[in-house]
Amino acid sequence: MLSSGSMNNSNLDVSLEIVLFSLIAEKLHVYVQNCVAAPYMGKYCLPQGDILFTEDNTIEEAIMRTVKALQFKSLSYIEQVKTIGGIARDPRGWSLAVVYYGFVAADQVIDSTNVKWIAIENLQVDDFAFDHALIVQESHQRLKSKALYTSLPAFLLPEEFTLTDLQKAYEAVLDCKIEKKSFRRRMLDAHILVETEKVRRANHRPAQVYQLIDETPHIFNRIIEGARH
Amino acid sequence: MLSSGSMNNSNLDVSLEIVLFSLIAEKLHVYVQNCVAAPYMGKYCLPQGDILFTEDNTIEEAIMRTVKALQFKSLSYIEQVKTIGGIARDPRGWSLAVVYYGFVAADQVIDSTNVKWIAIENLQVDDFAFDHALIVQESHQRLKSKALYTSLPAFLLPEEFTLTDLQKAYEAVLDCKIEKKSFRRRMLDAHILVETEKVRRANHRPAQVYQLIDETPHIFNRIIEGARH
DNA sequence: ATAATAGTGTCTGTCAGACACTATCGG
DNA sequence: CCGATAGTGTCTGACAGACACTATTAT
Repeated sequence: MLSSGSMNNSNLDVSLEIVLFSLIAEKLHVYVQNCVAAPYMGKYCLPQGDILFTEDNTIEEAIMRTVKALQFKSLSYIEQVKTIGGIARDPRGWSLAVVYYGFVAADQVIDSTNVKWIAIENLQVDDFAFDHALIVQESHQRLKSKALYTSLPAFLLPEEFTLTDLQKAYEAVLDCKIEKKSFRRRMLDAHILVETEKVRRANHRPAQVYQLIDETPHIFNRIIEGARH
Repeated sequence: MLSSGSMNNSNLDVSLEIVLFSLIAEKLHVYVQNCVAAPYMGKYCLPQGDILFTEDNTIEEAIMRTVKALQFKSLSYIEQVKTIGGIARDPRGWSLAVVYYGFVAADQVIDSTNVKWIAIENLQVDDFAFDHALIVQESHQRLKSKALYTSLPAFLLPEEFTLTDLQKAYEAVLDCKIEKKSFRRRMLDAHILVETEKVRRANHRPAQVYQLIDETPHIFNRIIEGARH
């Protein structure tokens, strides 16, 4: 910038780290790749991206391009978590990473043995390269915090879902049971859902199918209190 | 990082942008510098920093060093807001800025004509260089959001304060009146304050002086609802 | 009928808003 | 006494938790 010399020594490699969440079998999962080089060969690695100055006008564009390159078509939510930088996070020296998390549908990519969906509850810190376990944890923590007072977990679901689906999504994110009646009251009173004309049938009472009205999360006035205990 | 080549083209100048808030005369102010070079000469500029790879082990260390260099001794709070990057934000091309906001006491630095405290309510977008008006607005928005459900505005105050001081701090941040009784009940019921043995005297009933118990903001279960209207 | 899940009725507790009220100082 | 600010009493309303209850399907 103009007030400081542009030839300072702050030139360094900037990477984008992407934490992709998806619901699989009612559990929250994270997308990881296998590291293919020493010293972290065999460890899990988050998908990474770079900024291409000739292609990307903003960081967000670089993120979208990178997610698209991973062949995920449905990115229903994306958010910057934080930027981490330091001398200790990569053995080769100073590095800087801009971290985003996002939601995708997991069933769209059945790739090689080099990628994998890991259930959050099975996440082992030692399985990850660099500080990627920490990055996943911080992203998950941000997601949990927002789930307490927003409709964010609804964006993990397909377009059409039942209230039970939605409750299961919250429970997967927050890793705790939620009381059914107050949950349904909260969601219905907020006027963030529309009934569709569909019901989902099984060997029990059919469930009303809903869709989200808004494309961004709703903010509630109160948190889900039971989830803090 | 290892999974991608380290000689990609993501090398660029990374700057730190710092939004310093302070309460002056019960109004929220922002610290700005005068730009000294074209094309933004005469415009306001946020204090900036650079990462020194030989000195700073993390971004946070670079931020702390930069704030210290501005001669602020009391940094009572600091938080990363976001990282902005793009081709359009600086006329010279792609740039990337990691934005932090923090709280300082304004009375510690009486500098040259090159720095100034501007009241948030008088902030003119056109007075700022680059995208710095936007950066201030986003930081202020983050602060406002957090003020709705945390004790963050308390960190704008000196160590000892009255409940009226605290309410004024909230009102300065949120730019709206808060109902006295519910505000006091909220603060006292949260057990985040200790009474000191002092009272503040004037030509009216003396006010009890309090201190914060914790060094980090408290999170309330509900927001200040009146402030959303 | 039964199992299974969808969905409701209703009581209690917490806490925010409103606003009138009382308390205590200096002068 | 008065003016000023500190601080309280108390009602109402919104909404979360708890939990027992009813409803509707497939088999």
